[in-house]
Amino acid sequence: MPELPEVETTRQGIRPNAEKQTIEKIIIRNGKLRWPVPEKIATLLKDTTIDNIGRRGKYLLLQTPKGTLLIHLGMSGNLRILPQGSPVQKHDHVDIVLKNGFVIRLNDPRRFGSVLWHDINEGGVSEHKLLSKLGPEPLSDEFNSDYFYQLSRQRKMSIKSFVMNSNIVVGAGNIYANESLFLSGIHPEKLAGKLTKKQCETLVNNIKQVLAAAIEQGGTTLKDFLSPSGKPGYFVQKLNVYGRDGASCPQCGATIERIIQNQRASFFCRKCQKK
DNA sequence: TTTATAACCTGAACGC
DNA sequence: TGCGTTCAGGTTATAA
Repeated sequence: MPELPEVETTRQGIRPNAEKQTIEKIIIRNGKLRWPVPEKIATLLKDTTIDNIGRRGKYLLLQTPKGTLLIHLGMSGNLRILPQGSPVQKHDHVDIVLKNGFVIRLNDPRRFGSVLWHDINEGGVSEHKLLSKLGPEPLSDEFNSDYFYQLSRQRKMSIKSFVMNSNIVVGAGNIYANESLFLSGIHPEKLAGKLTKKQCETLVNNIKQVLAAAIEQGGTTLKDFLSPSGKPGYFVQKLNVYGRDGASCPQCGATIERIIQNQRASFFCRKCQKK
């Protein structure tokens, strides 16, 4: 479900009721997520205050004086802020109960998500194994055409895989990778190392624009994405190619095609996007 | 070192 | 209705 805009929407949604609030208790109903949820957080974080709710890539970071709780929503996760006592539903795996009467609730049917702990004694959270190798944030100045061009040289993987590689840049998931490539007129199977400087510039700009626009719209609603307030995102109405195989290209009218790359669906217009 | 593949798990949608 | 198949928004560990 969540790509970066959805994670950012989630962050913004839970902040008003969760930041600067004190944890009353943590309930782990099913700790068998992608990695086991460390049971010690229940005792460790009792009576601790959430100083800040940040984000790095698709990881939500709940910072406390004792360390940071890393939450990843995987493919099907969703984090909502609810009044305490809200009925527990299927796949509600973890509750962070706050003293202000709200609860941060993690629901994740496929359990590809994760809840991990980085202790303050282990240094800054950016040193965490899962964060240390991540590429720059897509909307930062650090992610620019020079950086992208240099890293892509000699690379033989497809540009689609390259864009989706979180070591290159975080946050460009399947939907937004497809959309950015379409807007840039670049075929998803083109080899990363074959892009010209100009194409890198166009692509970088489009990745930034697509993600910024999606955040603005509150994320993409596919199936069941809801922001923490329960509102759906509206970006799906703006998709040009994703999920539109068989339909006509909004630019030229040719038929949108669907192929599988790295076990993920790619959508493109053969006429508008060149190898 | 780089790239490709398998794996984690559930549920919705579809065809028969 | 029911059963089997296919597909899904992510990312890591391991193999090649």
